[in-house]
Amino acid sequence: MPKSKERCREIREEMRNTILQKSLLYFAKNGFAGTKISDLSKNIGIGQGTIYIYFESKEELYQEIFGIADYEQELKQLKLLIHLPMSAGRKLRRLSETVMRKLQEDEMFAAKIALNTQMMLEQSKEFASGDTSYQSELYSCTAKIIEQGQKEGTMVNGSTMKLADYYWGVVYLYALKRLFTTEYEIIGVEDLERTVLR
Amino acid sequence: MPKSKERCREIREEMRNTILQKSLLYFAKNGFAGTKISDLSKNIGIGQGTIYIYFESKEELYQEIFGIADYEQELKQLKLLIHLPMSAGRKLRRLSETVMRKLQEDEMFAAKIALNTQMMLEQSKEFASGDTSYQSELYSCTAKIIEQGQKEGTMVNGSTMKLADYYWGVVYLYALKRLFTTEYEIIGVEDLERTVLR
Amino acid sequence: MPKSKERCREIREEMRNTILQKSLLYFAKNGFAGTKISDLSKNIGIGQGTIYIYFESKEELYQEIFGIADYEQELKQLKLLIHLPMSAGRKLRRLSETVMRKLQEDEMFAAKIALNTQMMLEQSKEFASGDTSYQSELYSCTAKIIEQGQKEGTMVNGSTMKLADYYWGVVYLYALKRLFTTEYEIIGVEDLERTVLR
Amino acid sequence: MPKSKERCREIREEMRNTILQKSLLYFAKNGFAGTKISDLSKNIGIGQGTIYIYFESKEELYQEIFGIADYEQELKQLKLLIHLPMSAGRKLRRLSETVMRKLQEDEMFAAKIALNTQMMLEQSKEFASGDTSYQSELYSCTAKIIEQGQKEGTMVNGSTMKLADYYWGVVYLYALKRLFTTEYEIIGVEDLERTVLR
DNA sequence: CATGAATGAGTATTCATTCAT
DNA sequence: TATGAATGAATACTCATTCAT
Repeated sequence: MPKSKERCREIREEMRNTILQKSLLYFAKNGFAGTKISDLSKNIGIGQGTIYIYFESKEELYQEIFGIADYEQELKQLKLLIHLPMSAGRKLRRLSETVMRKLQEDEMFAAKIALNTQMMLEQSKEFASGDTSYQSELYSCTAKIIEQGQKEGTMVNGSTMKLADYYWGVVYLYALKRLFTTEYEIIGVEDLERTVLR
Repeated sequence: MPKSKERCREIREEMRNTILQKSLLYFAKNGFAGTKISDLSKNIGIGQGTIYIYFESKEELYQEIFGIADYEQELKQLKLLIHLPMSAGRKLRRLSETVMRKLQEDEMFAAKIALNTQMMLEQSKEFASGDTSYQSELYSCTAKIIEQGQKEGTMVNGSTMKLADYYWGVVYLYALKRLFTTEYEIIGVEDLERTVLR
Repeated sequence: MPKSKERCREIREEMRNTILQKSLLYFAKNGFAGTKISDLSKNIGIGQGTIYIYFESKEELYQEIFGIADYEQELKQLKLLIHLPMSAGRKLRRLSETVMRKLQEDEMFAAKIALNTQMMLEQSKEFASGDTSYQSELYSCTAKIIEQGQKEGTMVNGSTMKLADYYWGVVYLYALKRLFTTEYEIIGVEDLERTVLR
Repeated sequence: MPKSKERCREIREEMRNTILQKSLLYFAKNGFAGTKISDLSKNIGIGQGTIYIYFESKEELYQEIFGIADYEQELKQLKLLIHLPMSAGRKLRRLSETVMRKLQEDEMFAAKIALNTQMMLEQSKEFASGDTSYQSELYSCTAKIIEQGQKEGTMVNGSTMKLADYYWGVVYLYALKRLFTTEYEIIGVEDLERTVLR
């Protein structure tokens, strides 16, 4: 029965993904220590034991979350954007529009941003430097746009990485607001862009 | 012996304050759930039981921290600043310089900012609105400067509260970096000011 | 699966009862302060955590015990006995025989008596009076028999409640002996009856 | 300075006695496990540390209490009583009157009775038999009176020790009532005597 | 000596993980 | 597989004991 076997794997994959998705959101909102497996499983709508069928431990689940909390899509688009024959200002506008739209439409995106940035903050304490995560690639791509903008005279001078970090820091800020507050005034694309624009 | 009795109360007050100060930092760095009383007391350099002489529970200690994590000093200066005969731009510069300097010099200030903002985020989830904390006064004072700046044409249009929130959001961002990372490129005063400047 | 769900509830109810029964005995022998959850759970033969699945706290468990430590059966029989066309002396004999037999046969009965009487003693300190517990009903029923006995001239004069209290006080005394001593000479039915008989 | 040295020892002895007396009452009311040194010292009106100047530990203090909770006086009188040329009935009356009067007048006497009886109950669990305490002497003296009463035909037959134990058990019962309840109807001398009288 | 704040071993309670159903 | 009751190691909290004042 190759059909049923595949279907089985499919169902397993589906459950595993549901757990990951919901956990991403839950961990982003409550933090690692603040998340109880009992609460999490209730939130997902499954039994506590079920989590342990798919993941070794709470720790492993948390780590695995970063596997799905990547920015592949975003990165692909950003990499494409970089090489388009376009002013840095227009590139930044495109990026900012996409990011702000996603932030509002997709809670999961906000959670990804929140979790990754938090992780980056905490890690940078332990390991003085050297994260090879998606996050940093996002940053370096953004830095490239800023570099172009500096040459074009539309963006402020200074370390491009520092500015990229600032830009995404603000995105993190509003990711948090998205996750934690029900009613809030989100800043506009122009506000975000001022982090780097002259 | 009125001397010794007073001295006793003095020592008690001192210990209570030491615990509060050190806990402020510890909670800011590790979060409520991530803080173990055993670790905290070791960090403070006292026995576990000592904490329970001064505070009913971990929860109460956490709440009491917000009592000392006020912005009285900052608020007083800010209120003075508002009424000085000076352009909004110069007022903002003064504020930003003070804030960025404190952020670098005083880890406790960073912790205060981090803890209060976190608390504000979490609370705003439960109660749709209505915090009358120092935090919000800080915001409204800043909003007044922005309002002046808008009239003078030096600051961007839009909800002044939203912009003040943005400004202090960025401060929160670098408070986090100060707390969590050892080596980091902090933004300059000009970078911070761009959140609201035209 | 209505069968399994019901069975589940059944098992839960069973465990809850096991804990209550065994705790009744343990608390009666060791007192509240003298009972450690670790020892109690070991004595029951379950993990410490299990107790907290069924009860909020040690305190609540203790309170709940009084829910099962009632005298429903005893009361029913006693109430029946009161209205039988029979001399007070014979009623007392029947009651005393039942009580003394249970005391020897059923350790749980001894524990119930011990715990309830202890509780009554301690409570009467706080609240000047007014317990509407089973205990007091047991007393008032006994008082009725004594009243009849006084009219028939076979029982001593005096406050019937005081005499009933004396009678059950002696029962409490031998409940304690039953619980605490391995070898002891228990008094006979006639000895018990002399508390109220002429 | 022999005078001041003696005075010093006197004061020490006085404090030691105060602690013992008050502790006797406190332990009788709250039990060993239910007594906190902090509460006890507050009750006595001294600092916690002071207790440890006079006693090695809580355990030792508890043991020492039994040193003052003797029945020397009572025993002396009882031994005198035994050999008086008097009917067992009158001897019992004298004993009962003394005991009931003390019970009402002297809370400390009630506490002694309560503590000693409790101790006896608990001990008899561990050591199958063989207490050489004052308590047992009190019992055996009472048993002698009962023996005389049996010969005189005024007291019920049966093991004299069992009857003596019954008699003092009832005394224990009302010692408890004395300690724990504010308002209670105490039994009379005749009620107490019926434990052994025909 | 007397005190009561400080300590840490001991006890209550929670929660990640296991396992029988 | 999925479940949630059971477990015990980890964590919060208490209290007998110590010790600087």
